[in-house]
Amino acid sequence: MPELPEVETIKLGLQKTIINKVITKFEAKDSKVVKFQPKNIENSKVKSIERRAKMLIINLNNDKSILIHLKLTGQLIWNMSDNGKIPDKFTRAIFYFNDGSRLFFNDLRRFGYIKLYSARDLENIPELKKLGPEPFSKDFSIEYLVQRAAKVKNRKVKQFIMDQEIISGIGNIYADESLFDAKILPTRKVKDIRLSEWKTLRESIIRILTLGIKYGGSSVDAYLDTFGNQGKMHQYLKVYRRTGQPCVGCSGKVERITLGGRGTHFCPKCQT
DNA sequence: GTACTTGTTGAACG
DNA sequence: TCGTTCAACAAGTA
Repeated sequence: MPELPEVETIKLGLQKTIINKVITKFEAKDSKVVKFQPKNIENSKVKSIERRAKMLIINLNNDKSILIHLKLTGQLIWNMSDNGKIPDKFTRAIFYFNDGSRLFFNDLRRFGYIKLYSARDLENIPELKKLGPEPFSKDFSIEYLVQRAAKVKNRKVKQFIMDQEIISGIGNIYADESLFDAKILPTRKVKDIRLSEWKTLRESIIRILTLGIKYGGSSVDAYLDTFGNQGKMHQYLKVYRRTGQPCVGCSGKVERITLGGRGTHFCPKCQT
């Protein structure tokens, strides 16, 4: 599942591969996934690539910006030469560049999308307008967390940190891992989290996301990076999808519950 | 054949 | 109006 570390890894890959290249042709194979007319980006040059929450923004030199959300199973894979595997039946769109390289948008479940906006409208579009601060920004402070938590006292802490309007970029994997790292049970209500625990949780979120970026993301499902390679972070996950296996921190076993309709993994001995 | 997987949105409820 | 819960979307894997 592409969360912040996976999307950040893809961003870094795109910065190495498609900056300053001209999109000579754009092929939209699925109108559910591509929400604009291909001719609106053809013959424009890629100026810069950004990440916001779990979304990628490709800024073009015609004052337009491409917004890409990979949702559950989206991939963005760049290939200078055809490796014979891609495109396949899950390829929903193809960018063709002036040097002969191509960027494939693959999405098995078709939840992802590619949209086009005017660069100057970007701050006010629905996808970005309500997002909470990035975990690596100074706005992601203890004071901010406490202040937001005060407004949703009875919410469970896992649902709180996964809320994109509160913090940008945390999904199911990194929520479970951050809470394990902070030794906090995912079911705790935010009104019962002490100040010292907020401090720990904030540090754990930053540490786990940093680790995720360092290892190039978690390939627990369909995730691949810009070059078609798996990440390595799933080798270091301590609770996510490790139900019934021994806890790495104690003699207990990892348990699984459903919280907010999502699989939630934790160690009942290490986390309190 | 059935259960399970998840990011986001919007409906429904109190 | 607000907070919260839940279904829906999709299609593969176990």
